[in-house]
Amino acid sequence: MRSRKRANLREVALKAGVSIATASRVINKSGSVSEKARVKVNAAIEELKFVPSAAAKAINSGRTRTVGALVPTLDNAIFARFLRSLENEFANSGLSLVVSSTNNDPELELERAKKLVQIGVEGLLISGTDHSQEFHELIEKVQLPTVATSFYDPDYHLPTIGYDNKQVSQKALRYLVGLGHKQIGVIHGPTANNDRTRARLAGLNELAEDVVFVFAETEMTVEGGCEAVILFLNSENRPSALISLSDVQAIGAISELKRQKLHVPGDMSIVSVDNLPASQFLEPALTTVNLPVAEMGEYAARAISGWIENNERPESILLPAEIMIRESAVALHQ
Amino acid sequence: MRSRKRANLREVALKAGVSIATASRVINKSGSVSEKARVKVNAAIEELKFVPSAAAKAINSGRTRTVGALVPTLDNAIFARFLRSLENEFANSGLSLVVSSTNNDPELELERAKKLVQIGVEGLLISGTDHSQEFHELIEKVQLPTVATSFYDPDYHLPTIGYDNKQVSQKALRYLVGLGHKQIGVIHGPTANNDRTRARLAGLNELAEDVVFVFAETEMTVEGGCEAVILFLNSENRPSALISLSDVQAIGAISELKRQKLHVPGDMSIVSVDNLPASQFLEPALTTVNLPVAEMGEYAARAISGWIENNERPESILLPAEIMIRESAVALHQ
DNA sequence: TTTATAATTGTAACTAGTTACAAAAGCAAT
DNA sequence: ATTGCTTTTGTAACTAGTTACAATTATAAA
Repeated sequence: MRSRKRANLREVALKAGVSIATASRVINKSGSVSEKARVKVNAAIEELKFVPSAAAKAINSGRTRTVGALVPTLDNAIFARFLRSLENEFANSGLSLVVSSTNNDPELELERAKKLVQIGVEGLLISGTDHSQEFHELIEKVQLPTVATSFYDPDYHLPTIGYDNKQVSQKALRYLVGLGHKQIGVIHGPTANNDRTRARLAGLNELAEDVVFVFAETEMTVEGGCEAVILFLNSENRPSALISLSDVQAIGAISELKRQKLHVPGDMSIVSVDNLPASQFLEPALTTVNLPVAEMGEYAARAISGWIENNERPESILLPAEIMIRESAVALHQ
Repeated sequence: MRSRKRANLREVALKAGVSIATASRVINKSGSVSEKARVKVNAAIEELKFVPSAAAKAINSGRTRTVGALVPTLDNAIFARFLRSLENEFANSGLSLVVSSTNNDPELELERAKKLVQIGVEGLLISGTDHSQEFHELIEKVQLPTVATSFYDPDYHLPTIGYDNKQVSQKALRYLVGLGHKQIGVIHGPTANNDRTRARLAGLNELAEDVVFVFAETEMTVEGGCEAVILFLNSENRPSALISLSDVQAIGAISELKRQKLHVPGDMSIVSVDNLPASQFLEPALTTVNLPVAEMGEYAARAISGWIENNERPESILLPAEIMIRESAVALHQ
């Protein structure tokens, strides 16, 4: 029942008194067109507020100039920063960004991916390694340039742009061990369908040596961080320091520790992973391993546009993740 | 040079040994198709990993099932929350979301809007009232269902879904006045091309009565908040309390005040506007007017999908913005 | 077996553009 | 005025689907 108002090329050509081929040539500045015709067509375009249909363009050229990004969630500021970089960089290349969130659910991811393929995205950005078999088959079959982010693995079957998640958590651990901590509580989000969390946990276990871990898997929310602290305080081997695998959980943990009248870092040190914009302004300022998500967005966007434009498959890129030493962790006082 | 690999309907029909009309009927579950044909076609679809082209669909139906969102920036967590709601709600209606950021630049906004019209978005979400003349003409001419967010004005020429920006800042002001403050520093972002900021400032001036304001316009960043505090501390009539029109600037302000060895709220109260997820975990917990952006996203998405599906123009919606009283503002001690 | 009716299927036109190819027009030199 | 060349223009086929309409086939009743 919607009134179709958008003008099409035929109407433009009619109004300008030329053929649609000539009108098309004016719009695309292709082929030679006389000055008279050009002027008439441009006037008609202006008058009709004609905007060429990307769908019709796409159907001829097979090109949509659109890229899809599948992110686990938009809820975390860390992904917002990533998207911002992406969008910025893609806009510079004349590409549009379609965003879909997957909630770390491979089935939902597959569904959203199909939608993106329907739209005709020319490239795809995904997070991590946990995807359904059918998802892999789909991007394989449609030959969709796809870059996996948030981790680095040069042997992965797709180009990867990200950090080494094992090292990320190990940086946090080494710092705490260097401060003398041996009883460490680890707060992390769900491991199901989240390879990055699993990799970070694996990194910790590999480097365990003479530290004892207590693990708490909670939701990746502020409340999840609170819960984890309560678990630790009730556990028999109470840790002297915490590693949180996300800043949001760390924020919750600090807040719960304060509520329990424990001083951070005096009574409990905490080191985290993410480095959200607000983290350095917490009290105490959060010591956390910075995930270079803005750079990741930039590199990933460039990798995808290069792949699309020049058909050259990008190389994997390892981005450094540095620990930002601030105030939330101190040496263990015996 | 890219190898076209995506299968099309003709190939599916050929493989299944039916006509493309029959194949099309199977895919769309329209018209009657024999069980035999259905099975053959579905097998061919599976085998070829066929995904119908949205462009071809769009060209016939004029429908792309895509919506565009023009946001000032993706850098602020407040917009991330808004987008999350949008994406969620649109996904439920089978709509895809294309995101474009405008940097509060009307020319850039126009350019991005044209791109969105090309793509054939069926609806558009914009922020505020500051748009170029040509932008208005465009959405008028192409009859694009457009909802303006982040403010409420039932008399605006488009449906608006948002809060009353004057009241938002007045809530902050009333609270401080109630605490006895009369010298108030106001931190705000650029007013150029930002009607929401201007409305909030207008709200303050309208309610000025016997308070004296000192205004500081700085970038809408943490650093901007720091700068503003330095300005206030050097000004002759030093305020006893601050109103920050964004939480990010408030975070910077608090951090700078601490650096200057001033106690918040003891030496300086501060009330803000936004209520970012992290704000309640700052020290002191930030008293701030909550902007209901998640709800705004939900309502806006529903308004747009209703407009698209049923061609009924939505009503404007005023969302309440409540002040979250926490710890960053206290009564003025004489 | 014939007929009537319903169910299924295929052909071809249509959507909004691009582009190969042929035709027409413009222009200068003969 | 004719020829040869370049420039400009238009026709029609093509992209990947949908769908109206006609044709075919299946099924049941006579």
